[in-house]
Amino acid sequence: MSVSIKDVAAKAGVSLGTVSNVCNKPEMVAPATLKKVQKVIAELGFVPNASARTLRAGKTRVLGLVVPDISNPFFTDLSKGVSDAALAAGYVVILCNTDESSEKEDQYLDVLAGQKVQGILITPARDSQKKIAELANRGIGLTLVDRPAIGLEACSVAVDDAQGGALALNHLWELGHRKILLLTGADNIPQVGERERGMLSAINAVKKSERPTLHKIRIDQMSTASAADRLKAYVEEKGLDFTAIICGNDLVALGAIRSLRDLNYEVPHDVSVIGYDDIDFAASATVPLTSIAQPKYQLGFAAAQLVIEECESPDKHTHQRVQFQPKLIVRNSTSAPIK
Amino acid sequence: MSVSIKDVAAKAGVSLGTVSNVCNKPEMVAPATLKKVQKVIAELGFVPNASARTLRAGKTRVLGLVVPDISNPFFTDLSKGVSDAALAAGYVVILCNTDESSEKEDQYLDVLAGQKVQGILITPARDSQKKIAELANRGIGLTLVDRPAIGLEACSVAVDDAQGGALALNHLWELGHRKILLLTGADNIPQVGERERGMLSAINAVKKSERPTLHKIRIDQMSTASAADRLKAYVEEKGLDFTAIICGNDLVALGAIRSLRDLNYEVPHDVSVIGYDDIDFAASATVPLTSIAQPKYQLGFAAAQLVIEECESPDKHTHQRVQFQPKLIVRNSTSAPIK
DNA sequence: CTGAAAGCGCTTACAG
DNA sequence: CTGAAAGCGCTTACAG
Repeated sequence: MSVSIKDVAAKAGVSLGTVSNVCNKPEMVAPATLKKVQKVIAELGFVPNASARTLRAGKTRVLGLVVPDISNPFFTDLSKGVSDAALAAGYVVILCNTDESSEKEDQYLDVLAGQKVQGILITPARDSQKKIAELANRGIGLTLVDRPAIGLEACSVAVDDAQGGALALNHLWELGHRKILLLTGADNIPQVGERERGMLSAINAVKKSERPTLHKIRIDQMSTASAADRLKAYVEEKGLDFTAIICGNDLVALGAIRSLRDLNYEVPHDVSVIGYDDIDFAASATVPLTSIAQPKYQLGFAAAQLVIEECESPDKHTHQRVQFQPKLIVRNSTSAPIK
Repeated sequence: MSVSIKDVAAKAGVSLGTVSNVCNKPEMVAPATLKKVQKVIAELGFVPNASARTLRAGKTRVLGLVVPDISNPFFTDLSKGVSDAALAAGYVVILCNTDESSEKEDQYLDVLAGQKVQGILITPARDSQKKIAELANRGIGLTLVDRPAIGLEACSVAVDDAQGGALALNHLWELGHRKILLLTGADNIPQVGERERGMLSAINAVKKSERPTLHKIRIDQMSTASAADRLKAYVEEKGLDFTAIICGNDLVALGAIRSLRDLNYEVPHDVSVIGYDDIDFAASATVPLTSIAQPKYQLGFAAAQLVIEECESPDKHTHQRVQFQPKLIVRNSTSAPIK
């Protein structure tokens, strides 16, 4: 039914090996033979069977991309970078959306192992280091995305989160804010912890009398809805004991703005709000969002290039940590506090 | 390096065939043998090699998902539905982002053919019917997503676009709008054409003296940026010769609102704007967006189920067209026109 | 219920 | 430069 290398060989009057060489090592085939075989390949619409090739040569040219939430624009843009880099190198990527569940992550990791993917790009769920370590041992290339590769033999690609936290805090401080609320996820999420570390250093860098306070509230899900609910509950209980909010991401910031509006506060007049990620919509939001931009597409592109390099030449490859720098984008959601 | 069925057989003291049966037809293995072999499988961490299985059995359990733009939230949500349905059935999905380019689409289609995917879910680029037809002939399951399967032996899953167009038009008409602008993509995009057909029928359904006019302007890319540019240029040239805009999607609507604001017009006071897709951000936009909601996740889920059904039992399978109904979501971007 | 053997479609040394 | 042959790791009739 599907045309195989045998059909091509028969029609071209050459052996199987020669057809294979035409596909994979054309430089070692006589020009005339090459031309003849290529013509037959085109006529028959022959596409080599990847399974057979893999089985024999051990190369699938398939990558797995494991992300917690593909509808988060951060990961959407990242995945575009990954796909593009992959396609350019003749690779293909299997998308695995874990919904932050480490069971789903494990399930996917097994499937990927069975599919004999050559490399995996992963932003792991909270507590899943063991299964990942196994993978590295099975000879699957591994690159950690947006997470440090703690205790793991692997490449990692990330954005300098401490710097991002410092950027956010300094911006608010320079505007004159001294009572800042941090609305973000659990601090055992590495990025969250790192950013807080950056904020703390920034605070300690100013002289004591001018140091801002940083009060933290945690949300389980960094989504618009849970941020809105959580902040509303907080303000209804405690009142407005802050003049600015640093949010875990732009989705959270949108939720914060929504709940503040519900409570009849105005952004940035009553409260300044700063997001993180600078997603596409940040500029079109109710109040155009001040945010910390991360090079999402580049992050994905670089990560894919790293694993592919590891796949292609595992011996030459040495693990590396690539760190991109974040950038402050000032829009309308932040201003000086009212006196 | 990787553990194979041979290692399991040796350690368990049975033949290869028996190990295979334990994995695939456990009911035909004696309970004692079954238990013994399963124990060894667990100990060794054996995962069957998908390539070998495929090569022999012809089943990859891999699906290809080909979309024009994964960063469009419509396709993001859709892809989530696809992944979830796939995972539930033990399938995995390769993500192919074509950026609306039919070359990239062809390239991906070849790769997918080589990977011997069992099914393809595709929202084709404008002009690429032939390569797709080839696929169906190669025995690859095919489901058209959000496009009718014109002249193709295939399933399709779509939303009733004519109804969506009618919904939008009727909403504006009922508010009293009589001069409506349509800001959308080329009308050779099937959905665009269908929605226009729906609007036209809706117009013709009202009595002549009360019929609204519908003026159309086209944009190449249905993105926020190009919508903003195009509308701004139009209004600067012609002025505000309409009281409401129906947009090709929510991204376009956000762009329209942005450019109207730049020109110092207010939404909905001066102009009503209605979007399409009801993306997550619609509710958090500058002006919370009135939009036509499509069941995106369900669309993807249903599409995946269809191809999987086709893959599993090609004989029993009969092609079908599933059509979901859109829904009008009224928010703040539409109101009665000023007199 | 279990084992031995063929074969899926390629690639890769190895002769020639 | 080209061909013949082995073998990648499984599944699947077929004996027994």
